[in-house]
Formats: sequence, structure tokens, C-alpha cells
Amino acid sequence: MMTTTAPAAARAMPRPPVAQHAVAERIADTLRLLQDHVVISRRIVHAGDSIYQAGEAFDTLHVINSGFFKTINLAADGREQVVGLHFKGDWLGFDGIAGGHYGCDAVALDTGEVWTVRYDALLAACARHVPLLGLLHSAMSREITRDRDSLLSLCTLSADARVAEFLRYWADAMAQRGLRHDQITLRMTRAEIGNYLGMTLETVSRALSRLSREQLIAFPERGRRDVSIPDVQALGAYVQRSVAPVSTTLQ
Amino acid sequence: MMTTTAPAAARAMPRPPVAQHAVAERIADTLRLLQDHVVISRRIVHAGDSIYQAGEAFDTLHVINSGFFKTINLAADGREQVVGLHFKGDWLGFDGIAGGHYGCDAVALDTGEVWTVRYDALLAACARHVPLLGLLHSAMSREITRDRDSLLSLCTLSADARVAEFLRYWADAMAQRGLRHDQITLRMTRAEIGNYLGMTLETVSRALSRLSREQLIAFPERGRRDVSIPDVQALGAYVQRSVAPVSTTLQ
DNA sequence: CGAGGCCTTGATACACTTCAATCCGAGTGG
DNA sequence: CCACTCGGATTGAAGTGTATCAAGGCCTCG
Repeated sequence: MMTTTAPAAARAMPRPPVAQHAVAERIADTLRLLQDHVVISRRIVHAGDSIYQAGEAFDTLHVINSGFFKTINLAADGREQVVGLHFKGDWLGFDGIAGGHYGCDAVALDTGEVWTVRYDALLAACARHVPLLGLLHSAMSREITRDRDSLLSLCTLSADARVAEFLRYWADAMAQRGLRHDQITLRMTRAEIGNYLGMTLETVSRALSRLSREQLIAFPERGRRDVSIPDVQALGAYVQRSVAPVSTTLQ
Repeated sequence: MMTTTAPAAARAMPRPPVAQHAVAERIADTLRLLQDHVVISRRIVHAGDSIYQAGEAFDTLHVINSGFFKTINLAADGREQVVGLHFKGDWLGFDGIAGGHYGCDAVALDTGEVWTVRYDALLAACARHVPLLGLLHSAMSREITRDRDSLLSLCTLSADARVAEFLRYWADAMAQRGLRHDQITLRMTRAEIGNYLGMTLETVSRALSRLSREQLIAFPERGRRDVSIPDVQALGAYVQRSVAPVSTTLQ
């Protein structure tokens, strides 16, 4: 405890492989506990609908029951940045707790259902039923971890690798939730993806073309919004390869 | 509520100006409440000491009583990324809650004091004294907001602007805490700063030289670890200028 | 059919990286 | 005390990944 100097970079970060279905189970637990202990208001949303907007007074947290969502950070000067993608079981609105106002926009990427709970009611429910508090904290913790992973990818990966990692992440999220993951439908335009990944839409397009040329992905439909991913692990390997360009096998 | 299409980018994000000393007060409250309701173990740390390391079992949360800290995310393949800077009153360790293991390294940048509390004891204390739970949630919420702001800067600002924003942020954090902020001591090497900001150390160095040439900062000491910031607002203005390069006054 | 989004692809420009040389300040030991 | 070393910082020159600009293609919808 409290080593003065960390050994080396070789110290591999464990990142325990998430047990299959552990995520699905956690999500089911979350939805069930909420249903049993808090007053929920359910809401169907469609692509483009916003769940909340930056600056609105914060009252409520939201849990995704189905659908796909993005969160967008806006700076005072108008800069817009997609800072997160959110799927079934994810919570939305944590950014509002501290300041009493939401800090970003949450927008539906397609049709879905959102469960909304009053934050004060949720806290009261947590007091009565402690496991709910555990779920809440875990969700916030995971959000922090996820944001940091985004920072890591953004700073350490090339544009092509970031696109590959983006697809891998999306497919992974689908797999963890028991949804189809060998073929995913990108619900964002190239411009949105580029914004999220810190590159232009042209670069996204070129990256997708290259990945397709290398058979890591394919476009099954005539339109290019559906991406089939024959082998998710190969995508991960591609990212790794781009990190250590010419694998120094000897040494 | 639930507008289908957001008006426009012009919609300025409020970002309420943090009332001066509100932060200092919150920090004082946090430290006092912790002292009064939880068993704390205090610890003096020195530059390079790690508070915890990625992969260690998560038991405890930490609050900075004094000093400066960085958090480093490590990928399985050895990539390292400074993902956060932390000052007095900040909490460390939230990333460990969800998985039961810390997700990054927390390292002291110089001498400081850290208060450590057991997470389970903290939860128990929160149950007895609810305001403590409010502080905890606010801290987590702020962490999320901060990470997203980092993403925004990283994706939308040029290298020079990112360095300026970094200095502005640091000075701001000092001011909010009632510490000296017209002159700050960078406790990181150019390489660390570059890693944090997603650029090389040479680019950091050049950016600092340019900022100095434009009189936005100065190096009072012979060594160049101390940076004096005559006018923080001018730094902010510099960032803005770089966002809208040739201010289109007409139009 | 034409119009308008969105996407792809090419040519060019440039911000940043990479590589390399030099400089500076802090220790260290003769 | 000075010479030496060593890590960190600065600065220049060349290289490159990505942005920018521009043209054209593909669906969808009216």
C-alpha cells in the first residue's frame, strides 16, 4: 500500500472480463427495484426527442428501458460535443445533481422508452431499500469509468483505431445486453460519430471504408447505416495492432 | 419539456458563475461532516506516492485535504493516460465502486494530506446523516461533469487553446479554494501535461512559449515550473478567440 | 422527376508529431 | 569550487495524419 514508484507500464490493467449476462442481470435488477420502490413515469421517445436539456432545473433521473441515446455537452460559446452514448439500463442525468441544473442535452437516437424518477423520491427509496443505493452508486461510478476510457481512446488512438474501438464498444454494449451484436445499426450520421470521436465526418467515412476493405466490417444493406461485424475480437486486435504498429516480436 | 428538435447552437449553455467561496464552503462542510460522522484515517503523502493503484480491491474512498493529485488510466496494452487533476476537497476512488476494484492510479504531485474512509462506513454514516449523502453525490456528479468538459476541450480546441484552458482551469481551481492563483506551480513535467492534454511535450513547450510571447503568462523564476498569470480572464478570452478565429464582427 | 440529405472519395493544406540538437538547472563527486 | 552528468525544457527542420475544400454519388421523399 502506497508504493512510492509504480513498477512499470508493463503492469497490465486487469479489467476483469465482464461475466456474460452479468450486465443483463444488473439491468433487470435495476428496472425491477425501481418498479418496486419508486414512482416511475414512463415515456416513449422518438429519434431527436430530448429527455432533458442543458440548463433545465434538475429534478429527475432517467433510466433507459429501451432505445439509444446520446448526451451532448454545449459550451457557452456554442461548441457542441457528443460526450456519451447510452443504452438500455443506463442512467441519464447524473450531471445535474451537483449544480441543480442539467449540464448537457440527452437526445434519443431512435424510438425508445425512458423511465423517469424524481431524485428526492429515489433517495427516499434508497433509504428504505439500500440495494437500490448500491445500484445508483455503481451506475455513477461506471459513468466516470466510461468517460475516462473515452479520454484514453481519444488521446492514444489514431482516427482509424478510434472508429474501430467505437464499433467494438457498441457491439460489446449490445452483447452485454443480450441484443444482436453481429450487426449493428449506427443511429448517428457520420458527422455525429466524428464529433463524438474527435474527427471530421470525412475521416470517419474513410476509416469505415478502410475497415471494410480489410474485411473487419461489412455493409450488408445498400445504405451504409448498418454495419456487420463478423468478428468483434478482430476489431479489438486491429486497435491493438495500431497501438504497437510494427509488432516487435523479437526483443 | 421534450422539444423534438433543439433550437440552435446559439442556445448558450448557462454555466452559472460559481459564487466566490461557495466552493471553499462546500469543501469545509465536506471535511467537517466527514470528521464528525465517519472514522477517518489521515495520511501524509509525497510527490510520486500513489494513493491507490488500478486493480487493487476497492474498500475506501479518499478526500484530499491538501496537495495536488493526478489520476492515470492504464489500458491493458500499457497505454497510459492522465485523466484527471485533483485538488483540495476533491474525492478520489469513485471509479472503484462499480467493479470492486480501482480503475486507475491516483498519484500525488507533491506533498499533501489525504483522508481515507471506508466506503461501507461512509454509507452507514450517510444513512445516519443525510446531508453527507448529498455531498457524496454532488462530488460524483461534479466528477462526471468535469470529465465531459475535458472531452469537450480535447475535441474542440487547438493545442495552444488546450494549454491555455489547462492553465485557466488550474488557476480557477486555486481561486475557488482561496489559494494563490496569480502564480501557479505546475507540478507536472511537460510530458505529463502533454499526456493529459493529448499532445506531445514539444507542443506543450511551444504553446507555453507562444502564450508567454503574447504576455498571457510569464515565467517569474529562472526555472519554468512556475507560471504567473497576470489576468486569468485574458486566458479565457484567448481560448474563445481561437474558437472563432477571425471574429466575424459583421453578420 | 427533381431536390435535398448524407455519404464517399480525391487533392491540397496545415497543425501537430517526430527527430535531433542544444540549453538549462540541480545534483554529485573529484 | 568546478567539472561532469542527467533529466527536463526549448527550439528548429522535416515528415505525416488529419482537416479542409471540392466534386460527385446514392437514397429518400415530395
